[in-house]
Amino acid sequence: MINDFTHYIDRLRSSGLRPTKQRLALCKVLFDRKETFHFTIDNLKKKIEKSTKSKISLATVYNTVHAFKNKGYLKEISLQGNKTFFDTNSKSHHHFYDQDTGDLIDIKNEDINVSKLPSAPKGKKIKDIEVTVSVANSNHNQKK
Amino acid sequence: MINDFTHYIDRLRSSGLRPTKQRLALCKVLFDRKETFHFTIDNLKKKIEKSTKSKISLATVYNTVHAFKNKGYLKEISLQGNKTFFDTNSKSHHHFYDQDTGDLIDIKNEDINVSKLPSAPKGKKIKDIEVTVSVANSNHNQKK
DNA sequence: TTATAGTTTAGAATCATTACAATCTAATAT
DNA sequence: ATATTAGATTGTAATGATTCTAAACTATAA
Repeated sequence: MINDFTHYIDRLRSSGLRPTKQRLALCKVLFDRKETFHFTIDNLKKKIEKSTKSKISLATVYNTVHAFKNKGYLKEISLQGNKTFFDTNSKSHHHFYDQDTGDLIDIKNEDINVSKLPSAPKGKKIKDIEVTVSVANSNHNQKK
Repeated sequence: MINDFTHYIDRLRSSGLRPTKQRLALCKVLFDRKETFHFTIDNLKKKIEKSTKSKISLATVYNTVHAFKNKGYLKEISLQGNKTFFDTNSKSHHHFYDQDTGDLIDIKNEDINVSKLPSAPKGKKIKDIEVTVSVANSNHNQKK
């Protein structure tokens, strides 16, 4: 092994997750990068298999992504449509959503300001605020 | 027939949709109400069948809801998870999302103010801005 | 080194949605 | 009115994403 996984091993252990080779492969693909990364499950599965040159079970990808999400290392993104997206940027932030291509682009929290929020329903606390800015080509026709 | 459907018949015709009894049943359930209405497909199917005391094909509900959406009478809501929600309020507006119950509550457009928007990617125009405010019981634990 | 609790896995099961082909019906022309 | 036809409805099959399951495997602790 050339790569230094000790950092990920420690992080996994301290989250109560055993550092298996599958989880380390996920970590490498997901967190070993400068830019924030948006992905779907099968999208990620392909990347892992290319990176490790071996197969990984679809169920393991689901299990691991959900485990990482529950530990706060990934964020699930709210989007129309039937495909679930995740984001390696787990901090509260916002997105451009390109209606033509389906692409997502992060908007930093400080680049958007939400003012005049109504107060939460009684007994409830505000947990998160997410802004989705849908964009499209100027000539794009929204109605099918 | 007791009900006066002429209004819906005209609206459907002027949208290029034939006023069938199934579509009129949808109209009655969806638009004959004061409050804005959030629903899923199978949710709506049950309501229609209760209201008409007869069966409607699941495919028809899908077809009709999508037709209404494409004509701008319904809005599809962006939410986490695999179930698609629709809203009879097709104007641009926002939502509280109750993480405990899955309930949606409309927030009027004028009750939220988004300032300091970043400009859209080159060649793109902003089509819509949607804010989702997730709320939960104060004692609610977000991690599973 | 062994025991065990946690993990991975393939495949089955489930659930939402779309596709399809046959039947039916509203609108149109005769 | 009637026949024609383009559009709509329907049940069912197909697809796709996700979850479940039970057996095999493995990291960890004793």
